[in-house]
Amino acid sequence: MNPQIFTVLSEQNRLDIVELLRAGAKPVNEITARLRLNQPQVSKHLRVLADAGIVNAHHIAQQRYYQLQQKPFKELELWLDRYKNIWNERG
Amino acid sequence: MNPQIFTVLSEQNRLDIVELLRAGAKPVNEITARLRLNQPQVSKHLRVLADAGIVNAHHIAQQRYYQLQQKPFKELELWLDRYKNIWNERG
DNA sequence: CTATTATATGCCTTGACAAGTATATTCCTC
DNA sequence: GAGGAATATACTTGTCAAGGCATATAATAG
Repeated sequence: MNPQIFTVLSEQNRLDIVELLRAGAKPVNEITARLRLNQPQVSKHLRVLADAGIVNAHHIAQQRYYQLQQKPFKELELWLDRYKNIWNERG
Repeated sequence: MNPQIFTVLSEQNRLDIVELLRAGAKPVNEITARLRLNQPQVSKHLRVLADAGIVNAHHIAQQRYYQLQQKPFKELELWLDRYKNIWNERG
């Protein structure tokens, strides 16, 4: 797992964006409106999320639709799996 | 889920401590030695981890053994479960 | 190709937080 | 209960990242 995911999701607005994108791909202006953030900040957060591989984007007209990517979530799941049974084995 | 867990685990030394504690409860001086950190920093990180409910401690002689707690990991797992099937449903 | 919408980037300021160092506290042993 | 080992806290300092605002780039429509 890339530990970067914790850093990226530790920022509340980014976490909110991720939660919002669970419902499907959304353009920047919709994210901006829903979360009541300023547009540049949303773009910056999306940049961070994209750099971490958590989202990617595609164009529709002038809009950029951002969408969640599976990989980092799968990786986080694998990381978390390693913590599942350690309490059974030890006190 | 408490989003605080992302903040807490976003710090590399804290993540290292958590990984180390997978092997079982350990006293502060052992963590300090293994991770080559200064003792006050380890105590501070453990404080943050404890405040987030990720570890707790018990005494054995003068030592404090720190141990992982299940709850935050379970909660993270539940949070992550919500991301499992969204890619099947949507493109 | 120009205007317009949509999004991205640059720069600055500010706040949060981790490290370093010194010191305080806790707990045991004798 | 005094000394010492183990751990916690206080204080300072430096770094980094997020927000605000201005502006640049991208993309489309007409």
